[in-house]
Amino acid sequence: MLAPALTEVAVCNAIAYAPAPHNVLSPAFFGGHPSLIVTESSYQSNEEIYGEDEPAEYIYQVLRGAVRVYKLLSDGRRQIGAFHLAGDVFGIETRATYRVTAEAITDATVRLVKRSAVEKVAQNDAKIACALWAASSGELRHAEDHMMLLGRKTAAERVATFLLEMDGRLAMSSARSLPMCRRDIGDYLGLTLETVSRAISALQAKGVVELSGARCIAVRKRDRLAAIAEVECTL
Amino acid sequence: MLAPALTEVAVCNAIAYAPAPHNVLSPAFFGGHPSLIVTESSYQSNEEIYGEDEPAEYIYQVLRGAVRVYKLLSDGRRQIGAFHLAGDVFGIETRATYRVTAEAITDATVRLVKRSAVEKVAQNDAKIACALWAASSGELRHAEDHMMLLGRKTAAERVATFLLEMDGRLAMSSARSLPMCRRDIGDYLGLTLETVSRAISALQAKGVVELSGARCIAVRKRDRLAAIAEVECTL
DNA sequence: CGAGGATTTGATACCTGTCAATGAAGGTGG
DNA sequence: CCACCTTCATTGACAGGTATCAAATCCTCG
Repeated sequence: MLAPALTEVAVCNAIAYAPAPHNVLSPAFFGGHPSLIVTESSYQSNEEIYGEDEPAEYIYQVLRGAVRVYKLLSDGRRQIGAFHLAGDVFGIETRATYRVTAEAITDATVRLVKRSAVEKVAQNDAKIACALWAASSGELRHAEDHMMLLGRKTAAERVATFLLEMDGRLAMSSARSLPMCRRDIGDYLGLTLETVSRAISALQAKGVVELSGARCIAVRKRDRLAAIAEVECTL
Repeated sequence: MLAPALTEVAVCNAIAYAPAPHNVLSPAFFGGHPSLIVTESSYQSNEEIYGEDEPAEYIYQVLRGAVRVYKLLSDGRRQIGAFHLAGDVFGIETRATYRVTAEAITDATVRLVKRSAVEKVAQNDAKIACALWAASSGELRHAEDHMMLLGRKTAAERVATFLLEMDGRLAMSSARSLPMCRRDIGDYLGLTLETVSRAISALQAKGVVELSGARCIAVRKRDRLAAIAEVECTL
């Protein structure tokens, strides 16, 4: 992959963006340290941001749009590990290469900082290092939940869980409709797009959700949806 | 859960253990800082070490034996996120509570350090903070691979992947047989124990592996096994 | 308005789960 | 030392959930 085309350059401190705080990541290192150069870049829908096993050169934060990160098998089977929405930080690595491929789902704008610069700062600033640790740990918490979903939940439970997750996160980023198609949802949930579609139709038939267009899904009975999602037992 | 019964107490620097280096975690913070009190504790087979959503009081390292970490659904479905063998560090958290339950698979001995002490050190020592970050990042890399397995691989591929993983890790810890039962393997791979058993029998019938007792599985044709495992496409 | 992709829905196949029975292994006590 | 018991593992028969293949409809965008 080529270096992303930069559309704007600015010193970190000058950035006034204040994206909604997000569940997983607290990006203290974006906007927290004077020696970090922060730039911006935009991608079209379905454009690759970085590829699996490429050198991990940058750390990213979504400003606008949505991003999917995934792994592929040799025959094309795809597993999407996470969706990243406005405010989310992604691409944090401790090894030389990215673990996954990242692509823009919609047209998207991201902020980025050089990973080498962040690493240099982290080695002397424990606060920054802890923020990076917290970010990776947050991603790990999500992955742990998602392994439960992929390994043990039924199709109906997976889709209900997904709709609850997106309902919460999209509300936060003030988006009103899903950025991803049924195939993306299927590849996130370990299902086919047909099974996802059928499960959503079933929820609609029960009056649990209401669709106004395939991408715009309103939750009508959140408690019913949560019950179907089989929320993890906390004993 | 009650506080673990401590069997031995020693100041960090006095500890001379040198467990085999492991794939995921570099335990630099065990034995690297004079202010950290390291203790030891032993657990019997199937004994709980800590529970999901309990306050995360300690960080652990396996000295002997094996540990499973898992989440449960309310109806008892279980997803094992990882197995930890001699040398592995587990229980690292940035939030107040553990994300998963940890149990001894076999009789096991662990080292532990107070999480609050580690955290205090990490906030002033960027080296330690980076080591913790690297540990979480390593777990995340494993989780990302495992999501691929759970979401998109067939039963035969999952079992082949598992046998390759264990072959590598057990060789490192000089163990000759699997510490976990078929049910544990199933709950790790998102399968039933019967499906695991059938897949192993099929591999045996093809001469890819050879069993001398259910827990002792020798890889005969590693390349065949790797081909079946559908190793991730690196493009 | 037309074209192509996205979504829904239906029919059918197949992989894996479920239920059940048998066999092997390991631990305990007579 | 052996018999018994319990747990673990294997194997078989069958059912069911999800994938696959196919077609119709909807929607978006040029």
